[in-house]
Amino acid sequence: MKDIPSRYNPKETEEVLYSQWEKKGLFRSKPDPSRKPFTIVIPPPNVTGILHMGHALNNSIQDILIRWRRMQGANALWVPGTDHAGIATQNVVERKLRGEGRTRQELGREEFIKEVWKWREEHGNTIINQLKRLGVSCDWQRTRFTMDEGLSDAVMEAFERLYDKGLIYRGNYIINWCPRCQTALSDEEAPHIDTEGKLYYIRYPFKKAQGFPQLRSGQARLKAQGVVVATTRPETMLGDVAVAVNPKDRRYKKFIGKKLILPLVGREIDIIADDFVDKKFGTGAVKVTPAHDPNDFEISKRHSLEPVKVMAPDGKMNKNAGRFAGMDRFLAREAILRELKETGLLVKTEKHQHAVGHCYRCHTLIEPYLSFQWFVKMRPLAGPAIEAVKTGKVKFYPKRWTKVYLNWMENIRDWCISRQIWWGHRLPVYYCKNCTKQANELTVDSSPRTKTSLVRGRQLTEKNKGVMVSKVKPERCPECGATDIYQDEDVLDTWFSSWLWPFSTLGWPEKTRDLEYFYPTSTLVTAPEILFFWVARMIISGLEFMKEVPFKDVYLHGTVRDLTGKKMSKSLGNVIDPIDIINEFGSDALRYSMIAITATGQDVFLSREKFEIGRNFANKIWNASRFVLMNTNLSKAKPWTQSVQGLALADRWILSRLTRTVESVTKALDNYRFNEAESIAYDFFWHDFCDWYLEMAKPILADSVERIADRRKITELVLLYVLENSLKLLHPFMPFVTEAVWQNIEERGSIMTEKWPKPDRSLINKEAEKNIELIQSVIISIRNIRSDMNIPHTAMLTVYIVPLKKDGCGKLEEGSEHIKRLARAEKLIIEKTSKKPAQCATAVLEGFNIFVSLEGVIDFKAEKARLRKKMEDIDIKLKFVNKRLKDDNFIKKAPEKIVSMEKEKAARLKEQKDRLKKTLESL
RNA sequence: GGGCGAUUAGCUCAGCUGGUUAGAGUGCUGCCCUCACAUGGCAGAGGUCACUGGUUCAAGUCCAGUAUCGCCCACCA
Repeated sequence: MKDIPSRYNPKETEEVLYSQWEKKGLFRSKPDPSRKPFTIVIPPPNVTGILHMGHALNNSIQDILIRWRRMQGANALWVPGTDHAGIATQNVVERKLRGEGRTRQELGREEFIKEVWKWREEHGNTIINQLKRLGVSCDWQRTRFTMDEGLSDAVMEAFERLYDKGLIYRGNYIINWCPRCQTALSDEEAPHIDTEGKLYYIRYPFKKAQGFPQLRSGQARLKAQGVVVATTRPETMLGDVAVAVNPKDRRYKKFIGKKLILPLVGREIDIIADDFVDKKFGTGAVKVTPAHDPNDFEISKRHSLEPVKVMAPDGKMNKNAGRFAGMDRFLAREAILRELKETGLLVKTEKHQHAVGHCYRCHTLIEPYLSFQWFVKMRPLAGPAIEAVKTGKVKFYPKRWTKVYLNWMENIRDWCISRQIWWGHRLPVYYCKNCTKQANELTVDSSPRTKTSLVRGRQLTEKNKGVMVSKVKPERCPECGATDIYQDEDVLDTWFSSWLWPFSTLGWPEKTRDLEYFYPTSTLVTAPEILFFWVARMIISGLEFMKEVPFKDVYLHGTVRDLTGKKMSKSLGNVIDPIDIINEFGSDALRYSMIAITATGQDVFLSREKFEIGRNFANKIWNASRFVLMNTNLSKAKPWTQSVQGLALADRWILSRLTRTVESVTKALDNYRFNEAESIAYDFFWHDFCDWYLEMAKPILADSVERIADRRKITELVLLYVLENSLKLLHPFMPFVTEAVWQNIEERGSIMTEKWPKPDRSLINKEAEKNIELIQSVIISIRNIRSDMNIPHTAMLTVYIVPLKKDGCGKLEEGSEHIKRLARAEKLIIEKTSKKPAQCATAVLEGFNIFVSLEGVIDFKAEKARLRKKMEDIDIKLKFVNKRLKDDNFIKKAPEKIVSMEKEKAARLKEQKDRLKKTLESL
């Protein structure tokens, strides 16, 4: 044991221990009816991703839970895996190809997909390996990937079932279109970002033939010349099909039904009336562009107007844009504005703040775009998911997320699930070439889409001739028998596979033993960013496909930010790489620090220095353990049991404190209060165990005299007992250092499989706690004097302690050795009869006077100043208490317990004050 | 426009159901390399708990409002 280094070296230990754990199969778990399961599924990270601090926090928390429950005897299973991250991965591989001078179009779909798989073979394990460095105890043999065979089958199954129930439909709607990724996106994938834009006022002239007043000069002429509309996206005007005004708007009433000429295009459009139009915004007249704006699309349906698309999928203007065709949307905007200006039709330009959608993968400005896509009808699915949370079958921690969840669920909108990319699950939809000539003519279902009813259409079954939904390619069309069948080109939204994760990873749709035993999972730990994307949808799918919630608790931790409050992201360059931190400080340090600074659900503000907290603590654990191991004779050390007799005061105290610590750490974990659990364990270990108990134990361990052989043995047993239990408490938080120490204690198994300490209430000893507290305060006040009076540390003191009560001596007797040693007192005289020595400093404690002899060195001035200050402190408190006690209301209304407590306090303070006063006078 | 969170020591933050003297880490000051640990030990200074009002015997804690910062949601072009 002597060769244990005085520095904990995480680098040398972590990797070795981790592979040890893995080799022994300690992370593995399989159904076992005799034990209760505790199951967590990992929020699958993006397969192209690398570990960032959010992952580090997320996985630290999950690992704490899993290790803790495992120690508690649960059959703990943690299922890891990654998702295929369709768009992100495709983008990455495309970028790589571009570097090689190739494009995916050149390769073709099949070859491209091969490239992606190749890429995933090479890089897909990066994040998994990084997670391992964190020390997480996942059952790696169960690692899943959303594109695996089993999970793909689950996706197909889910699609089929929903389609058969009429919950999946397709139709022509305005969706979020990313012109860069060239795919549709769900609403969640197109977050609105406040943007400084411009509002352009454009005049649409009347059609002259209508016989409006003859043109006159000046303003009047202009006014008569047409209607001014306001728009933020002038390029879309080429696709205008009408101008809408509010039917109640007096300014425009007379124009309703009249015709305008669409500038630059020359097309005739109507002025129509629609309630949607806000009289107060802009000019009160709206250009209607059904193919490029969701509201306009709704208006157009109400007025049976044909949409005109003016943009191609790549964001360039199409042939409907006439001479602007081929121009990029933003260049077209400029060109159009230029022409409008030249013709005098651009009335004015205003600055305008508005929120516009951006692609969550590439941040490109989203184009609302009319497109034929597949949707999941969410409203019927949302009902049970709302119910499950309202009835508490699923609980959120912290609670406030419940409201956010319900609010979203209650206003849920249909989910666009088709993506025009190649990497992902191809839709299990097949078409009969023969029959779909009709299918292509499917008309838009015109169910109303208002603020309260956002269902985007009804079943189109009766119109879906020649459309076959099937896991495998049908041989012939059931309608016409033709064999010319082709599959839909689109793939599904990645979240359409992720939302099945809690059960697809356990074998669904097969009825596996795993599924039966481990589902529903216990706790989901995740970041609020994906509450809607993932959490909410998992609840929906769990209830739909399993008829049971996917998890009982959802713990939402904060977002990791840098010190300025910004989200950590690569593009901002404010990233702290967890792997760097692990290399520099160790995994335990990373984990401990992350949790320490993360209050329940609060965002985390990170800086490098914060990891020193964990590093220092790991080192403290290491060294305290080192001390214990160097000073205990292991071969004789049997585990401490209650039967051990002759415990000294300090022993009784530390065992009592340990018991309380076990209780409160467990309770904190039960309530997902991780930082609290950690700090309780930290305080106990560092401040009770190291600062006091170890110090009290030192003389016993150092003294080899025969007479204390028994004491020594007992001390060793207690030391080991407390150390072992502390290590167990700390293990979920700092798995490596605790394991490293554990294995140094003796030839033994892993701490991972040890039992979580159970609090033994019979060890709680209030008397010992009180007594040690008293001894601590005696020691502290002597140290205080030493420091205040500038007494060198090497000087040994003579201390008189004078109890004011009869039994006072007894209280201190057991602790006198501690006082001597920890206050560095050579002579300690505890006598009721002692008189105050001539030259001394005084401390006043509850029930005791303490005199520190300073023969020859007493500085009366300093001593007086010191005592005065103490007295002032007491005086302030006393005044406050007395004021309270004089308050009739307080005496009458406050609980008796509180009142008597206050009274005692007042008496105590008064007594101390008097004693101080006397001492001061005597100086 | 709606919702949520934050505001406590120089800095970063805890403080759950109101009740002894409001805590920690870090930084600062002084003293110590004392035989586990200087990634350490001992002692100390530092707070009108954002502001205003209210409820209460009692408010950092509960309620209302104000201010500042931040986040999320939302089809006003």
